[in-house]
Amino acid sequence: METELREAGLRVTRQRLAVLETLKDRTDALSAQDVWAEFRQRGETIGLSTVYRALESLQEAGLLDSFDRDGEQAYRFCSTSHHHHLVCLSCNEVEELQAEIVEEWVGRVSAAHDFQVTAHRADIYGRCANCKE
Amino acid sequence: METELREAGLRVTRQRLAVLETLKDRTDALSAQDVWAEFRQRGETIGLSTVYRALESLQEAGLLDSFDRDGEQAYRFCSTSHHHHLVCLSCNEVEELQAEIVEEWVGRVSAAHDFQVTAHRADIYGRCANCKE
DNA sequence: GTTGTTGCAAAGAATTTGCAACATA
DNA sequence: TATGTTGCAAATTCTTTGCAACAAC
Repeated sequence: METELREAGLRVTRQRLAVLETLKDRTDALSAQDVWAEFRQRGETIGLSTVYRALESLQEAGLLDSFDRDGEQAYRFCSTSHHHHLVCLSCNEVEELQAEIVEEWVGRVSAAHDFQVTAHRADIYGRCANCKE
Repeated sequence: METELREAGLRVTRQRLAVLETLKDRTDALSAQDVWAEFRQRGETIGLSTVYRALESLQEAGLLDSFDRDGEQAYRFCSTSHHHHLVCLSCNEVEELQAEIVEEWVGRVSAAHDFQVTAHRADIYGRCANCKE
């Protein structure tokens, strides 16, 4: 955990570690406000803006994925390898997906359109096995 | 244009038509603020909140696609059939893509994970042929 | 010791809401 | 006429910023 921070050129601070620790064990995505609420609840005191800054830097470092959730940004701990997502809109669980097919598609499209690809996303939304009644 | 509104159960108002008209002829995505600025520039007077409400209702009606652009929502006129996007981050042009492969992938994933799919997105971002130097 | 980080309060920006006037059907 | 829609201003909500105190290296 600390190693990853150092490799990303980020200092190892109590606050960043706390944010990472909070997200590390869960599979659902949390917003900055969510994370901050968790801290308050536990009695940990961390500034809200610090949470915003931590999430941003951790995402840039590739340790977190981010999702748009109706006007706010939500974050989830993620693996370093490229992947796509299966997102449950009910419980916010996010499962990572590997998809060679999608990569091939992206390659084909970019070539056909003379397009310089900098990123792509392929996410599936709905209700997970637990949430669909 | 008016027919589509009626079919969606929306009243045909000067404001909604103006919003549609503005987006209809362009291939880039505009935010509510952008659309409103266009109106001001042309001397058309429409309330900003009306623009927000119009864009939302038109999107729900399936006439517009929406994209997240760094904290704000951007909209683009779109075809009724399902499609994906090739988005230029430089000029905001959005090209629609058909991709049977992606549909197959979604079907396979949902089956394998016992997941009830309600939506999916597959978008490619980068610089279009015109914008890459 | 340097320099990146934090925390707070204030500022910013996008978006939503209440409600009376109004337009559409 | 009945009901959806508009416009305005105020209120919300998420997020960012300035800056002095502080912690990491």
